[in-house]
Amino acid sequence: MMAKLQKSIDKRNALINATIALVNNNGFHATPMSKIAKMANVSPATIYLYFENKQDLVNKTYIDVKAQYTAYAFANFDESMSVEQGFEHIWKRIADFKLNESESAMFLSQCDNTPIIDEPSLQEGIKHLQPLLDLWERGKQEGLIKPISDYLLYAYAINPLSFLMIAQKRGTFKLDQKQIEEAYEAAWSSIKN
Amino acid sequence: MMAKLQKSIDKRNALINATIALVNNNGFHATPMSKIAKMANVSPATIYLYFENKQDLVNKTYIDVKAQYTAYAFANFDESMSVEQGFEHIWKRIADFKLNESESAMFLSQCDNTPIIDEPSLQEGIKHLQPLLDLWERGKQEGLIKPISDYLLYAYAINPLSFLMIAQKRGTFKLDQKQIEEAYEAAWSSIKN
DNA sequence: TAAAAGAGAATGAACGTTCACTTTTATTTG
DNA sequence: CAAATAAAAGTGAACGTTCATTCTCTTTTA
Repeated sequence: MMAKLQKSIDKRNALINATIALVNNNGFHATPMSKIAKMANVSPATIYLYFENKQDLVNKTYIDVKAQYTAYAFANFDESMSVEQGFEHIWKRIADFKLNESESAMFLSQCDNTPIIDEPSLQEGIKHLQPLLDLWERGKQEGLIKPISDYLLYAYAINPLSFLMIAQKRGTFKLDQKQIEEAYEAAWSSIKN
Repeated sequence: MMAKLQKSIDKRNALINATIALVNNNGFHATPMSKIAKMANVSPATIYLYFENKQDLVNKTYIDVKAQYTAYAFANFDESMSVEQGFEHIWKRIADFKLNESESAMFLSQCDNTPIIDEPSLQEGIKHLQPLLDLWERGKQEGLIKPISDYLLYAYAINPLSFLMIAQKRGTFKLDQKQIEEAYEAAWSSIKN
């Protein structure tokens, strides 16, 4: 029982990783199930033991990766931190994620800018962001953060990292430690009161 | 001769507009040539009189839309404006474009976040941004703008508008005049010295 | 030895592109 | 200026391929 379940989880992970890699390179609809199966070292038919169909596979992949992303972002974050400390901590964790787990990050940005993920799965993915919204709420109450919508805060503080990561991935721009510090400065400038 | 040419341009535009609408709703690979033809009121075979193949159609659409975007962004911009005036002018034109021409803007953001456009066409699309880069160079020399990379400036000043436009399009967020002013404030805060 | 997991081959639908033909436009000629 | 004809633009149907999914059979696990 233990061994069998373990084996299944490995195959599931292999399928999800293959999906991420192939969708990043070719896009969702240009990625055939047969290639996903080949990269994961299983038969095409086996995919259907783990997922209902191709749409379900990409939905579940999205939710998995989003959960991985937010877990990474909020690791070691502590409600007792000051607003400024907490923001810097989370921001830099997110920057780390986008650079170290760039395959996952690329996959998310593709999903968030195209119609490949269905609405319920997109909703599911949003839920995990609550700690950041709570922090901003506290920052607004303490007068440290501009009293504007969370969408605006996200757009200026967090989202630009996706743009930078894609430029980096395409080789048109190199993100080193100095650039990260400058980007953090820009992020904080844009939202602080 | 005159009438014939005119007719051709109309058909070409109809094809490009159909491509934008359908790719926005379904993604590139889930948009069959037959549907593009139907929406443009032509036969599928007619597409191949105007474009080499499907890839060429989407590349040309991208370049067309990008040119439209930058023409809109720099309309009425004048080199004699001050850095701050010039930036505000361009920024607000871009905001207008994203809101008024949201179909075009959505199409661009899908193209910039997926592998559907080939590299030469992406390069072609970048060229038109020079006036903004020149303005920033001047701003840096005058000490008004942070001395950081143009990619960082773009990421924090311009790119967030795409995120906001998508949220607005998905109905999760409403951009009114007040939000635009707040967004502009955030944009300027993030890049000014 | 029963059940679950997995495999490869088969199936049927959908798609990009081409083909053979028709209609429209432009040019030539009496 | 017509009538005749060449050229261009446009079309619907067909072709060959690809793909998601399923079917039947084999292997592994309990």
